[in-house]
Amino acid sequence: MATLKDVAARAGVSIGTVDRIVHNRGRFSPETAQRVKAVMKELDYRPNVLASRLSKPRRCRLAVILPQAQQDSGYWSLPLRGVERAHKALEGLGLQAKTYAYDRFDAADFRRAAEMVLKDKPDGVLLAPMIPQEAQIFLAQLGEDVPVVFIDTDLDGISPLAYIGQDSYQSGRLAARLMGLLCRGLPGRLLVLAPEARNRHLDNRLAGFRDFAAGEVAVIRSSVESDHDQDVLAKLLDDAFQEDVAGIFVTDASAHFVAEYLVSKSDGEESIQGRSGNHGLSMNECGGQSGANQQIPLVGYDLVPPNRQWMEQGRIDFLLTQRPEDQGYAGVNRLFRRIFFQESGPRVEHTPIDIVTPENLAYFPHTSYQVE
Amino acid sequence: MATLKDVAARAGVSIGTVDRIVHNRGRFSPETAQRVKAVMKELDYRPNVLASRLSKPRRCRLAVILPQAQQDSGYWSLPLRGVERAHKALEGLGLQAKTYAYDRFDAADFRRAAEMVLKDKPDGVLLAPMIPQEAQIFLAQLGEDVPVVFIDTDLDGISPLAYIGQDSYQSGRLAARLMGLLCRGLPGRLLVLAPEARNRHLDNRLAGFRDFAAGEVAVIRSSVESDHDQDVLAKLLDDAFQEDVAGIFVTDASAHFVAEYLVSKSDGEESIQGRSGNHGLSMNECGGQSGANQQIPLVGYDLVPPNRQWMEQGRIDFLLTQRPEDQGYAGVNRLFRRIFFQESGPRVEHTPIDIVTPENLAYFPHTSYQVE
DNA sequence: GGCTTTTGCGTTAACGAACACGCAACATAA
DNA sequence: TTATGTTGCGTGTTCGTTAACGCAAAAGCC
Repeated sequence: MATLKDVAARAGVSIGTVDRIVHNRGRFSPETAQRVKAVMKELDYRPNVLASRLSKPRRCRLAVILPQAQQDSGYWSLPLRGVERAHKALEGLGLQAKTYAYDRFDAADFRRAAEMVLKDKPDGVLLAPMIPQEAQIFLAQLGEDVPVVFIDTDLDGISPLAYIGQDSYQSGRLAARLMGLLCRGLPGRLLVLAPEARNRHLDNRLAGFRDFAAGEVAVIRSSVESDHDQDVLAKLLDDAFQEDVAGIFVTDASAHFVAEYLVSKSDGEESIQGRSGNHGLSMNECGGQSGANQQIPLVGYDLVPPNRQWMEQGRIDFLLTQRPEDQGYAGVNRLFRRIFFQESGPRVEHTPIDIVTPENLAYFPHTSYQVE
Repeated sequence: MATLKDVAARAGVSIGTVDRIVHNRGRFSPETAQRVKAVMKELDYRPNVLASRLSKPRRCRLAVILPQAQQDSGYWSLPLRGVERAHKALEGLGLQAKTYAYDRFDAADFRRAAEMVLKDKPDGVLLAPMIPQEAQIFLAQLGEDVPVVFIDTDLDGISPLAYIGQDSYQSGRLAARLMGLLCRGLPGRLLVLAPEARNRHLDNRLAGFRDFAAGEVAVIRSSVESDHDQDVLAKLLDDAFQEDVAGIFVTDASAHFVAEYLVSKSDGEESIQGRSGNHGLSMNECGGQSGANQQIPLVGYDLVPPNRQWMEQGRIDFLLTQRPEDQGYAGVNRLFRRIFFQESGPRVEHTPIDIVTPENLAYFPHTSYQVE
């Protein structure tokens, strides 16, 4: 590897001059510059990141902007854990990470957090852009030269360093695939529950599901954030059940609300239909007769505690998860390597789509899914 | 951050002494050592990797030991691509990677490759240990101080820096889960085709499948490496088909052999049973009647070209894949970061278990599954 | 006791880049 | 002619660590 010294020697100038030309600072004559640049190209000179860092020990200060940890049934504590893990591993190299939590249902609160970040002038930003419009404004203010990594949700029309998260479209397709197997032989159409608020992430799941599901798909838009909402949801579901329903797909973490509804509904109605462990999925039926009296298949997302409970009950058939902790970890790592090494890497890093069923649920630890 | 100088000053010795004590080299008295170590603990001294690297610009030379690229239907060219990608990204920091290919069915050839590696004295080794006994011997010769990363297959009783690959047990469970859905209502037992040669990776897939499958599971052990083998396999399958078969699971990439057998068998027999696209999986049946005359479900591994073809024909229902390119990339990355940063990281890094179906096959590029 | 060897530890020059400093050379002005 | 600026570029120090070197003092040997 050629060094500054090599370039300087070959160009017949001092290393100081080369340094000034490399960084375009101080004074130098155009002729010298041209000569030095030619030599740099000839020797394929690339600055040594190590020496550079050593000499000018700029800190690598990251801003981590996430919804409050307890929101979405505590979901956001998981990426946070990944962030902390990465921070611990890299703090020896001067990495600093400061977390800014915001209320993901309150644009003003996001703006407050964003202002704090802007004031702190971080070297990189890890952001879960749950409020797209506000995120856009923030990013415009932040400027081009601060690398940004999105986790969980991607944004259109913006080119951050990377998006790290699930391939939401594919996961929707997978959900449809599984649903198709679950509801084979069942009469009726497929029901999808999607939140009212637009979210690219969740819309993609829906799109993937739709594209892959051959049967009729009906979409209900409703978000549950209060008891009242839950009543509204129940009404909407009641309406939907005027027709036959073959299966239900929930695009966010609220599958447990539907599970609750279904259980109270069936309790009210025809009493004991093999629930809890003896549901239609059971492998025991392989080689036996097809299940006619099975419960309505339910497929959803994320291992939040209430979903876990209903899956233990056997009332949720499939949950797809996206390794939120890994997203936090990978995001910090990515930013660090960018700032440290100028590393670029792919625009999109997809985290695995884990398939959780009542049978393998126990293998997914309560806090998060993490190897070792 | 405390530096060598700080420690030296506080302990009343020179930095040279501290350096010797830190690295346990050269001469120093036990008393001084104790004093210095106490100070290091007090100041929480950690060596600065940057300065260390700068001062001692050791190269990071990696040995990459993989089966020949064309083996297993060209499978091994995929991890190799990942290795090359990582190499390109990190060569600016002094990373060098040399590849040693071996015939994975020839222990002597592995030994030849291993000897070359030993002679080259690499700083780290990336290894796909397809011949466990030989790998063990090689690793013993290599010594403890050279970090080793396994990809694809893990080895018992050895503690390498990391294993990067699929969670094979879980993937077997997932296969069983999918199989259970596919063969619901079909009479008979489940057939598993596993290679004769023991391989922890494939055995785990089998174990996972077995543990999760509730119905009866019959195992056929056979490897196809020649036309003769294919005849043997056909005989074994003929035998198995004396009883009813509900579905077939293949633990390695040879699902296409079974597909071939099944097609020629059904061509010989009852003629047209809705094959090719109209198989039992189709979503179209959702809401319709259960499929009685469906073909025998077939689940296997890896997107090697012949598997891809049979899946296009609709004769393979599910293929599970493991992102071989990512394994190569992550492996090199991991070794580099170990050597460079002393980074430890988890013993096991699992790559995603992708689920490929006839319907989403087109989304998996021919060469490999890679984002961007 | 004189001699060599060993032991313990300090000194110092790299390593590659950053940057403050300052010295010439030349131009301009008084 | 001398004072004052400006331009272009070289010097020297710094970052934290490594490793070669070297110098004493202690220890071993005849």
